[in-house]
Amino acid sequence: MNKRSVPSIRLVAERAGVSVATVSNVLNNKPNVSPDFASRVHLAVRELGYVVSRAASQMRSERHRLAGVVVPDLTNPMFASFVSTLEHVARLDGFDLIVVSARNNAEEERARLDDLRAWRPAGLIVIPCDGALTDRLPQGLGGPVVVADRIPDDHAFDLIAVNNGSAAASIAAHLSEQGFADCLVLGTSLGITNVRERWDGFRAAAGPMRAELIEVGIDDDARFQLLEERLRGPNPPRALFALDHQTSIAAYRLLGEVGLSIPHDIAFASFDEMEWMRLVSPPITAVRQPVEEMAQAAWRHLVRRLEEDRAEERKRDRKQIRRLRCAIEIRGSTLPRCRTSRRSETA
Amino acid sequence: MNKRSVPSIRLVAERAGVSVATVSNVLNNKPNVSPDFASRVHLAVRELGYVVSRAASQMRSERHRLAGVVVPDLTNPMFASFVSTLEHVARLDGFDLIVVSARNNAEEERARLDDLRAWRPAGLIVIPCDGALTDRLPQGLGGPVVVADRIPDDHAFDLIAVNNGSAAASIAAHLSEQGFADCLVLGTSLGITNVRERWDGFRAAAGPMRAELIEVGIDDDARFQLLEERLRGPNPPRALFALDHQTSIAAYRLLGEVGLSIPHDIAFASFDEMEWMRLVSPPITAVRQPVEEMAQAAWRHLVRRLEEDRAEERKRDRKQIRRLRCAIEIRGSTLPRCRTSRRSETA
DNA sequence: GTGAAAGCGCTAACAC
DNA sequence: GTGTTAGCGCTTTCAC
Repeated sequence: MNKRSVPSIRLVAERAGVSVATVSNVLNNKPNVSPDFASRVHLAVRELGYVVSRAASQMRSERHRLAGVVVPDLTNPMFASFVSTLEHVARLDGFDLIVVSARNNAEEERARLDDLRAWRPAGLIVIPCDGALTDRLPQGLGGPVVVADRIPDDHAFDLIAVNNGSAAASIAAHLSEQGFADCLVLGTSLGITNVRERWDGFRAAAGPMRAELIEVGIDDDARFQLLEERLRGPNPPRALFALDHQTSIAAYRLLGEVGLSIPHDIAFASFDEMEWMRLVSPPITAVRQPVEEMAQAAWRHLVRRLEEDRAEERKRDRKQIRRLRCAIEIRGSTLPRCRTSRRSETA
Repeated sequence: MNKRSVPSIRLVAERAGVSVATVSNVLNNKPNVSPDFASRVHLAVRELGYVVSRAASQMRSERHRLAGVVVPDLTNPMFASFVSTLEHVARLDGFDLIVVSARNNAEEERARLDDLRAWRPAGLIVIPCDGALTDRLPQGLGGPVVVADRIPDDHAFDLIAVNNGSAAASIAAHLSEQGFADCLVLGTSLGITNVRERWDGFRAAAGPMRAELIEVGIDDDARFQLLEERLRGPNPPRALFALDHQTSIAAYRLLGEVGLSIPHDIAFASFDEMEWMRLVSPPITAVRQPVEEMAQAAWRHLVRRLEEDRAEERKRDRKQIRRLRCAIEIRGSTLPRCRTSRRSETA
């Protein structure tokens, strides 16, 4: 009884009066095990509190149930929700997940991806920091990679993302329909594909409404200053549309500081919905991304790839892309005339 | 080149023209390796893109750097932040983390704790679902367990928690000082030690202010109805103090529905601070828990226990408890007379 | 059906 | 300093 007295398969075998092979067969639901032997093994397992060691089992067998997950930031509620859902569905398939956060840093992402190899994961699900994931992916990860949410610059990966363009277009159509003459759109950077798609979709559907963009960057005070000047200036926009959660928070706070009231002075809408947007008064019109659906789709996709690999099907050359629809939550922040709330979906 | 052509230590050894033992020694920074051999190994490692397999290495060596983390719910921003910090500091010590969520379900927590044994983690950090963690902890986890945030019913664990009583007392003192005649306190259940400590601390420091408690439960509509009746009734309280984040959100929304304005009709304060509390108008007075500090303290504690174990020091019989101070953010929601914001800390 | 034995990739003891 | 070797706990042939 060495090593903290954690029982091994040998101990189980001795106690059950069978060989280790039989114990292994029973525990892995192999056929050709007599009921008598099986129950003896199960009894011994229960008595000893035995659990198969993943380390040992994964080392020996080809298909081990372990997958890696990389997200840009665990403290972002959207990614936390993504991981939480992923963990749940993965467990249903008997998979364990090793989860790492890149802490919004491309270099750290590279390091984490590198470290992940030590686990020899069967596959990977990644929400990358930016579009240049390919440059950061180490050699020899040796398994399928599914990218979610953020869109890589190249087409080197299977991808699950949302339909940014049509969701942003819905907001544009709504604002236009409400009679707003112009709208200022706030995005971190057009260098991010998601932001670009949203801006393009918005502009295309703006109709007679004038659309203007400010790239505020990420935590870039200087650029954010531009927005403040614009809001305090002589001709502030009639509507504001922030293209991601981080920017929404910053913009919403700024509106309060500047003293513009929603929706009387200015309408406000957000891409990305968070709980507080329903709590404030008036509640905020927002695009709600199907995060959980995205996680489930990503997982199913990874599992399918794993099965293809096992079946030696070599259709791996063609990467698949799937786009999910967002929900549009119309609320008081974009309804100058009435305060009732409506709900619809993008086409 | 078997198995997806992931290189093994043997391949590295061949390429470097040394033995596997030397490769292992180099990679584990063992002394007694000549610089010449070391550099040859490093070169081969780089050329092959070799990474040590954790599975194989942990199986052979006694002290492997892997710890388990269990939280009640990853989508709760506080726990997400806890995990994120933990992951960061653990990595600095060369540890990987296997993270699981109990999804707010004690039975699932038990199952996840059981599954965790398969990893043979060196130690565990747990934020338990409720006080009865001891009943759910399987035998043979074989390593130190550090509990954080939620306080177990027994004293069977090392514990890192916050000073609930004095933080709640600070809020009571503040409200009393502001001249509120009475305050309604909202907690899920006094069965939860954290809630009980907060309520006790509040009551003890209420002074002349009348303090009343409603246990609203978790997602218990019937009990929440009591609160609504109380608010709509003839003598609504002058102040409201919600003892956790979930309850805060529900109560804040209810205040809006009932039509009581903050702080004119009623003051509002929350135990647990979230980002939106700074965004709403007026911003909300809140107790901010030192989540990151808690994660760091928990990690340091676990590492210390691991070292003690290795040194065979047997002071394990005495469990240690550490309480951290919360910050009190005084904001407009509890300042009927003026709107300026202040900040202080609990004693 | 069952068990003996090989071997996964690695570390630790020990021989040189 | 370096290499040889045993063996960690398990799965997987392959005899029987």
